[in-house]
Amino acid sequence: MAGADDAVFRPVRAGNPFEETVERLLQAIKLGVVGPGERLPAERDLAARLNVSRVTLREAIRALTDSGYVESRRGRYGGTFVNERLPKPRRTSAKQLTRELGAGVDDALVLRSALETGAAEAAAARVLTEAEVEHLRRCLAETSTAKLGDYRRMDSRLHLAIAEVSGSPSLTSATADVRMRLNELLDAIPLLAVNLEHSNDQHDAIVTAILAGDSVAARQAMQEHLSGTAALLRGFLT
Amino acid sequence: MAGADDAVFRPVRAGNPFEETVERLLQAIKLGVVGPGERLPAERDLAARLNVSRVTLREAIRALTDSGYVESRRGRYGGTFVNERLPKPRRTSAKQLTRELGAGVDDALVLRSALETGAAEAAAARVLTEAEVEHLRRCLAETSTAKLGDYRRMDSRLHLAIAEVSGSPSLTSATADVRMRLNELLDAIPLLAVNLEHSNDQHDAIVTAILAGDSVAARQAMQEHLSGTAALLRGFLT
DNA sequence: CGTCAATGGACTGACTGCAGACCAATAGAA
DNA sequence: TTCTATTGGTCTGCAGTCAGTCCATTGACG
Repeated sequence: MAGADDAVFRPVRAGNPFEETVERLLQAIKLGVVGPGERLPAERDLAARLNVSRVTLREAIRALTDSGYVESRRGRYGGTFVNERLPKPRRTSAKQLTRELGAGVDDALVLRSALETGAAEAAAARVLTEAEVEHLRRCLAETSTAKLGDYRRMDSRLHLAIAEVSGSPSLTSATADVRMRLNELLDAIPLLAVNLEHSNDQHDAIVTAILAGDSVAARQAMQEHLSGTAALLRGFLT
Repeated sequence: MAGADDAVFRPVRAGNPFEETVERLLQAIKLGVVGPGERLPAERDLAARLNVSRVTLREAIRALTDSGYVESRRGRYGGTFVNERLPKPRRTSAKQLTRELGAGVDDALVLRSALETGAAEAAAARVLTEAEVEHLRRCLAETSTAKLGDYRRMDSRLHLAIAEVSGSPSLTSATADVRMRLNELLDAIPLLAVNLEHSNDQHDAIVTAILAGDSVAARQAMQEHLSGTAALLRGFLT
């Protein structure tokens, strides 16, 4: 049994600042926070926000440049831009992923369920600003009309948008993190048009419930949506 | 409005390894993972688990020694022990705490609700080992019979125990973290015997539901328990 | 009564990440 | 065309952290 010790005496940091920074930038790209062709914040700003030295940030950017995610241009109105064509995901076999992630999959799925159903519930209970409603609707629309290659990223962004309107930044961050942990796994699963359609319906139900202020329905809809994915993932890994 | 940027471009690390380590040790003490008179893991082990050099860990321990939390003894069967009498919490006024924490209180409360209700639900849905049941029952009993000065710590430990039996280490860690964020605030609120009794009843309901495998009731009971505390906290800060 | 294993305590040399200053390129504005 | 603000690119010296090694102390056990 895992004692409370394991929770409180877990590693203070996952890796060195460089690695963590790379991970964070990848998060921004893979979760669709900055889309293809869009620009990252200027190095000085970004370094300040990440609480990392500019040197370290630049090393991270360099790594992403080398692996084909971004490109930098100098001069005023320059910056670091996300490439229009992103590198393909690894596409490892589900079997190997099981071995890699092991019990971590279940861990992530349980955490995800708690975070996202909680976020949906909290979001519905809140009074949203016009900008928030707009953003939510926009993400929903863009997800439902996304091409197959873009679907995963748009889906991530929609789920993140829902977490955002919960009004809890910590909840948003945690949601983004756990999504990243599952992303590699999701990439190993083929996207079927029928599933996709079903997914869109569920997204619609969730957002509708949130906008209607019905927190019970919002939680319920999110719960159903997530359990579908969870079952799919657990199934592929057995 | 807080964009998704803020979630993904948040600081990579809260402080330097030294500060983080101090925080983690305080977590272990204040959440009752290691009680008064008990021993911390040996420096070499602990440093490895925290993924921190022994030098850094020792500096952190030194800081806690200076502030009266722990004491170290050399030799075989020695070690670093938590003091029987812990330093008193700051007891700042609620008004000042509001200013300090600001919107962070609401953030933490929303996150806490999501995590702990999710944990209770997941725990009830799981088949618990005998050791887990034992641990849960023990924490419950010790909380209900705790003296006023020990109550907060025992309560923390019970909530942490519930998170543990969710089976998701990440969920447990997150629960511990958010509890630490709220702890200072909780210390600013007087403990009334009547509230305490009510709290014990709720704890009992939660644990009973979990042991019965009734995930709906478990979530419900936890939800009620937390909303009481949340209302109390929000009230004191208005 | 000595032995010894396990613990905290102390030191060194190397490396990493940092803040800050400065250089170089770029494109819009004057 | 020239100016200039903004951006990425580069360098240096400093503080923090690390892995590894050895020392000092202690108390149970033979």
